[in-house]
Amino acid sequence: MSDFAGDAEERLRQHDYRLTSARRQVIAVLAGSDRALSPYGILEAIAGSGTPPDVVTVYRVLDLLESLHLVHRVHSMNGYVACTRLSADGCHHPLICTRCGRIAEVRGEAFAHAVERMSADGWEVTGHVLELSGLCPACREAEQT
Amino acid sequence: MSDFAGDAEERLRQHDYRLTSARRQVIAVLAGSDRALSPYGILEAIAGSGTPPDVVTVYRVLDLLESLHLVHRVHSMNGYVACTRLSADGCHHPLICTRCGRIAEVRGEAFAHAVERMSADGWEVTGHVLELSGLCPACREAEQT
DNA sequence: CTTTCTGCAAAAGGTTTGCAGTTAG
DNA sequence: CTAACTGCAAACCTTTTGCAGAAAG
Repeated sequence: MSDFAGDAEERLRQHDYRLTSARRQVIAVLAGSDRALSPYGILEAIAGSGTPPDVVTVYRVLDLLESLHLVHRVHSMNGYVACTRLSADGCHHPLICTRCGRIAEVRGEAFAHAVERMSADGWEVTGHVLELSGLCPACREAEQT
Repeated sequence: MSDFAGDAEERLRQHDYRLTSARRQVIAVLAGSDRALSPYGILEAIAGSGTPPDVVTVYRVLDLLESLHLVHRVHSMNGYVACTRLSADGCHHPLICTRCGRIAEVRGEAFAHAVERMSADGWEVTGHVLELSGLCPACREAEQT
């Protein structure tokens, strides 16, 4: 159980970013949520306990947090999760409930084994996406300019 | 080198869908492209060699092809690839060039090994996304209604 | 012919940008 | 104070929906 809010605020300070109210609010929501939240979902969550910032600001805060590797973007939905809820090694392998968006972390390397473990934890794994990214031979060539 | 266009048209016929001009055009573009194409990218490609259909129609055709498992949606960008360019087993693991969108298939089960193989083929793998999906314990519970 | 499919128009979201005013440090 | 940040408004782009006309079989 790591302290995402604390970590995030410290990281912002380290990079000379200001600790504004909007940033604190977004961080607090992500720290307290066990599911991936879209920008608008974050807004709603904030609205439940105070005056929320503008959507635009939420987008900007998320971009910032992502650039600092504090949040992970879930591409198959439009959501964001606090990185502390995922493996610390930078390789994020979330398991996402297709109904409620709740997120669990897939630990370990071996894929089939990981699925078994999640099943043991009560999840029903019905699908997955594995997408690598990088540069194709042609673009690496073009790189050499 | 499989014949995507032929396979797709046959599958449409089998399911009593009509072989319209728009469907043929979209299928032809996907069959001829080695990269993931967005709906608008498909339009542009068609425009290069004829009168394109409406964007709306492209969306509808892609939905149809996806429902028949003829195309695979690339979630990390908004693109679609012909399934014949990916593994036939239904588990699609594309490797996508972050610059030009060119797609290669990641064959095999062992993840680290697959990365090595792509490297041997001249690709530079810089990142990946692995997302499982399914139902969390709470939602499985709710299922029992 | 009849049902399916398409195009057009319009709306609905999500996301981005510019700029003037506010605020953290 | 001053640079960084936010809110507002507007633009932009993607995607969806409804309906009347076109076309496949």
